[in-house]
Amino acid sequence: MRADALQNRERLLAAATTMFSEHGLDVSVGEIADAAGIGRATVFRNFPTKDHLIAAVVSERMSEAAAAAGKLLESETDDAEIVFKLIEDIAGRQQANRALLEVLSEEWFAYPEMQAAHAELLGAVDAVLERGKRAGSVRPEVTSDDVLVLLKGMCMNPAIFDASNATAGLRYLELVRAAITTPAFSRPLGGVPTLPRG
Amino acid sequence: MRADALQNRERLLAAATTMFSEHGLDVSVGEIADAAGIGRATVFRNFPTKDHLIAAVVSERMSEAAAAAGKLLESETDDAEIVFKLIEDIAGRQQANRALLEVLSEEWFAYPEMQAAHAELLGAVDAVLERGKRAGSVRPEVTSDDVLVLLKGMCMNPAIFDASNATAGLRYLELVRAAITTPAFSRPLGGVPTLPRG
DNA sequence: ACCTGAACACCGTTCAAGT
DNA sequence: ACCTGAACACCGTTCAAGT
Repeated sequence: MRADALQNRERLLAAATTMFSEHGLDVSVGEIADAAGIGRATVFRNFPTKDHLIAAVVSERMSEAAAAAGKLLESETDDAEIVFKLIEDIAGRQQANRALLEVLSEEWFAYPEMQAAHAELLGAVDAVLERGKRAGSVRPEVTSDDVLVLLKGMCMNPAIFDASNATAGLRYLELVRAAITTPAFSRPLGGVPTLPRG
Repeated sequence: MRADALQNRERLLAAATTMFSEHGLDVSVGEIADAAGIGRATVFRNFPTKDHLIAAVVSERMSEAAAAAGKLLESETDDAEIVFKLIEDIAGRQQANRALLEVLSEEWFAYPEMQAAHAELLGAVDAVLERGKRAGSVRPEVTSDDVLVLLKGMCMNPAIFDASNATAGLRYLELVRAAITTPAFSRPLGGVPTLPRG
């Protein structure tokens, strides 16, 4: 691979990363190319389709989330609270990177990187859930699927949850917590709901 | 208004209703026009933008959901269970009409019909919640916002919840139930999570 | 008055022409 | 080898030309 070609590829990946984080997956290929300082067609020389570019970029961010969950496991966090720390962490990543959970749907499992990163994340979440279950704070039936599906619900509603509306995000996390907590560890819902009223 | 124009408008609304229910909001104006048997430009003679057409069609469906909630209130349903009946009803409507909850986001509140229908639905859900709270099955802090936001999370993930995947939908409803139920009325999560595994 | 094919500015994607 | 402007088929939207 030629040196200039490699540099173009790196610029493209960097630009795509920031554009997707800030604006979600809807940013156009043209805008990404402009931000990278390369021609539109060069994007398609590196990735056969826009979706392949998305898979390459977002699967990286998903792996990072999985790694963070792994580190959390090695930290000295209280077993009963560790799941909720993880949920906060993933939610925070979603706030910093709008595309992170947007990508949790069937269509993306066709991409190997995405499937791998997703499996990593599911595995890490399961390990954390296990600790919570042993501590008695998490319902034994809860799976990592449940947690990720609930978190995805959050990211899909920009009115409810975006970086500028932290309180609504907190409320949603309270609902997620309530959904997966055992009655013994149940507590009142904090935060305030913020859907605009009629 | 001329008779043929009125007929065109009705055909357009009927076609848009079925197309949006079956395929969500992404169906193109061209496809709707073809299904209605009218020219593409005629759509824009009746509605200034595609979004105005969406608002007209989907706000109707949302009002129907609100009306159904009203009828549920007048039925002899057990107070402790009525909220969960309502959630099932709305989820069923979402399965029959993919566009119903897709439209629950800030951008749509600019449309008066949408805002009105949304207020109707919130009001009806609140009334049902009130019954559940008095019966002790629903946490006192839960609002209609919470319920609709959680239900929207379901509709945004076609892999988790579509008409062909009823079991995944059931599981999600169990999570919603767990999120809003009081510890006293808590029960184990039923159903099986179905996110594809790595 | 109302209808609509053709045209416009966008999108993702392809390709011929450049170095 | 690699890059890229121009072109293509789509989209939502507009408009001039038709009845």
